[in-house]
Amino acid sequence: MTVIARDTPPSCARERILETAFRLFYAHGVRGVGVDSVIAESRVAKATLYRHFPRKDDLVLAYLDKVDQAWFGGLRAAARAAGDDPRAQLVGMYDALTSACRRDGYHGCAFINTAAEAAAGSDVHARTVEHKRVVRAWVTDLAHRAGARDPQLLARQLTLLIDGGLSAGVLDADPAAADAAKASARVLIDDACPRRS
Amino acid sequence: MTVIARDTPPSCARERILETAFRLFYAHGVRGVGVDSVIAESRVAKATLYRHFPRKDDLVLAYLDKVDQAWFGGLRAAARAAGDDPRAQLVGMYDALTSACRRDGYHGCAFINTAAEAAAGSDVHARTVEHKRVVRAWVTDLAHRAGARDPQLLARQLTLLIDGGLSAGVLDADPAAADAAKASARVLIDDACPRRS
DNA sequence: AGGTTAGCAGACAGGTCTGTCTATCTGGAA
DNA sequence: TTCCAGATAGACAGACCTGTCTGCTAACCT
Repeated sequence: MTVIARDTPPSCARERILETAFRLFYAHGVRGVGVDSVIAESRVAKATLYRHFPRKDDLVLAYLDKVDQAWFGGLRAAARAAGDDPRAQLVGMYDALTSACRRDGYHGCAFINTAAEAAAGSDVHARTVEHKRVVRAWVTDLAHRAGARDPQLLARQLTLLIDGGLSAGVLDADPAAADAAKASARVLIDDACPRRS
Repeated sequence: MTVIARDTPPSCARERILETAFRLFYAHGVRGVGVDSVIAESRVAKATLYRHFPRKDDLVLAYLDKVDQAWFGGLRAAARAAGDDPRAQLVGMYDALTSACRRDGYHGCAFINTAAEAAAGSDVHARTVEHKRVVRAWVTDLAHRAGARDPQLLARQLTLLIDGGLSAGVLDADPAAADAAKASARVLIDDACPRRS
């Protein structure tokens, strides 16, 4: 699924382009950033950019892949850090939200923001749907292992809280939103998982 | 706060422009719709549009005001329809989310979508923050009347669920998200309001 | 040595966008 | 009638955006 094949060494220029695109796209939106800006800031020739990413859309998709790795990775790391108990992990994953809020330049969910700008049937849209599906499947599995009566429903509820916390971040990086999400998660998980005496 | 003064009758051209802008902006994003498209579809002269809305940004703000009226109005109507009990009203307001999901061309929260495209310190951003603040204040009041131990927290949690449900709508208008939000709300409200008797 | 690949620099075409401006028409008020 | 506000149609400037193309340089492999 990676964009670069395993045997080709990661091009230095390509990395520079992607890193710059990540920063600019997230800060100003994919439509608000021209290819020229990416070229200028990554100190790269136009032809080089278009060799690696034949259309701007390809660059946007690569950006989303990078976001997926970072965000989903952070989510799993936060869950893992909460210990071995699946219930604790479900609560712990909200720490990823809290630390995202605290990060400088935090501006909400890159996927949602990008999807809001993209056309309905576009590749960007599909990639975002896929990302959300994968995350929810992972949460569903956790919910199942946590002994939830209805893991699908609980996962839907918990991811809803994550998305809500992320959207709030588009407006202001208020950690109160992340705290409220975590508190909600605790209540929902307690309600959804039968107590073990 | 209204853009038109009370004594001037609503111009027919102005209404047509605003209605068209509402439709196009919501469907394709404010950046994805040029002033020319609005002009063509509302059958209006360019000079007329620029007389009513000197900058495109003014049109966007008027659009947001229209969205605010429609959405917040729907939220209050749904709450009112649930009866007189504040607790029932808090749950009932999620019916507005469900019916929004069902509406054709549903595409998530217009405010969040627009804010995702706007610059951080812009008027659009400020208007969105204000909108969310007003909605949360209204929910806080309801939570207070419902006897919540911590109305601020409960309101934050409930609006988080609304925002989450709305963001999910950017991707697919799945009513399961709205149902999950409503179910979560019930649990959270039960947990936050001390039982009477 | 020759060929391939990757990169840099920047011109250029063709399109779109915002916002201004001119010229004309219409209907109502003074 | 005269005047003026509001509307129409559309040209236009200036900026920006995507994507292509030409020339040139350097590394590396056979």
